[in-house]
Formats: sequence, C-alpha cells, structure tokens
Amino acid sequence: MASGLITDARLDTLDRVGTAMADGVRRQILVRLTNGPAYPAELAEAMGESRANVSNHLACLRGCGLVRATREGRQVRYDLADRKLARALRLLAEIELDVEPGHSYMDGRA
Amino acid sequence: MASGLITDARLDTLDRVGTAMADGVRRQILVRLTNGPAYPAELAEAMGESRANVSNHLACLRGCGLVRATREGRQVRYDLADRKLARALRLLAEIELDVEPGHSYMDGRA
DNA sequence: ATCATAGTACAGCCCTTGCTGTAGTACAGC
DNA sequence: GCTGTACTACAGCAAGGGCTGTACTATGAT
Repeated sequence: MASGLITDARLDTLDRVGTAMADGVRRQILVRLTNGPAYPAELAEAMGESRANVSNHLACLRGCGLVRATREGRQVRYDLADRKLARALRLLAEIELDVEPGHSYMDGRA
Repeated sequence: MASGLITDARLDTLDRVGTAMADGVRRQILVRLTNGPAYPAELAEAMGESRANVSNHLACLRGCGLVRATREGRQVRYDLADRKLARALRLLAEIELDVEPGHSYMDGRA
C-alpha cells in the first residue's frame, strides 16, 4: 500500500500540498523549515518580505496542515507538521529536469 | 548531498514542481501519469474536461519539464519525465495531515 | 497601567491564471 | 488530392489569489 496506487483519500493530501506549493513565498518558507523551525519575523527579514505577508502565507500553510505553530513567550515557533514532508521536499528538489529551451514541445520527434 | 540542504540550484526545480502542482487538473494528470503513460483525449474523457483544457495543462507540464511527449501515429503519448517524480508524489500522498477543524490556529496552547 | 513588540486578521486593489472557443498543424485513410 | 481525427496555439473574458495597509490581540517589560 505504501508504494501502490494513490487512493482518493490521499488525493486530498496532494491537494493541500499543491496549493501550499503554488506560491513562491510559501515554497521558500517550506524549504527553510526543512532545515529546522523558524519564527515569522526571522523569516520575513531573511526573505525580504513584509511581516504581514509572511504571516498570511503561514496562515495558509497552517490551513493546509503542512505546518504547526506553537507559542514561545511572545513569539510563535513554526515547524513542519510531518517528517515525511521534509523528505519528500528534498526528493522533489533532487529531480533532474532538463527543459527543452526553445519551448518547442516535440522533443522526441517533430 | 542527497539528504543535505536544498541548494539554490535545486530551488529552480522546486519552483517548476510548485507551479505544476498549483492547479487541480494538473495534479490529477500527474497522479494518473504516476500509474503509467496516457494520451490527451483519454485523459480529457476520464477527467471530464475539454481536450483544449487538458492540452493547455499538458503544455504547462511540458514547460515545467515534468512530462515528456512523444508522437505515436497521430496521437501523443505522455510520460513522467523522471522516475523520482513518481516516488516523490507517492511519498507526498502518504503524508498524514491532521488539520485543525475550527481553523483556530493555536493548537498546542492558547 | 502604559508602552513596545510579535503576530494575526481582514478589506481593498491589482495582477496572475484558468477555461472556453476558434483557428491551425500533423498524421492516417480513402 | 480531400476528409476526418488527434492535438496544439492563442485570444478573450472571468475568477481566484497575492501584496499592502490598517486595526486588533497577546505577551512582556517598565
């Protein structure tokens, strides 16, 4: 079952991950969380984005369930919700994608 | 290096995968291609979408480099471009995401 | 209590992106 | 040659989603 077909129940998970990865800022946040927990203000400064913007994207990631938030004093620590997520992200990043440059869609034959 | 940090060079790959997975139709196409090659007309009927729509999304997936197209007579066969992609998609689908129902973001403590 | 900081929530505008419809290309058969 | 099929490309409109700015809550310090 682990390496079998993707069931309908798991399609919901892919939907969440898909919408989470749809935006560049959220992808960057996910990558950074792959290397350990982080805080909104820290993320905002490191990424050159406004705090409100980062906070909104973090809310999106929470809604999708990819990220967990826990209070620490007056700041909030964010972690990836599942360890498999970090593994999957690294696996995705390792994929070799040779894109045809001319954007001509027929690569094998014309 | 395989299980290390995600380098900037690999961020480009994540961008491609992210935009590819941003849309529900494209996610569905990717899942179907995980189980083997497919043809546009076949996909369109199975998914209840127009051929033009499916073709546009396939063009997007080609542009991102996730999918490879080869002519077969007067139809075109589509395959996933990399075997790791299928593995990564299955891994993503296996993630357990327990989303807090009330959308109240503080789960650990209030 | 007051002030400052960390973070969130939401309205508003704008830009991106998806879907439909149409025109066009490529191949197979007659 | 012509016709039909499989697929693509592109214009046009509509809708979804992102960024900014502001208002608000919560915690900690003085």
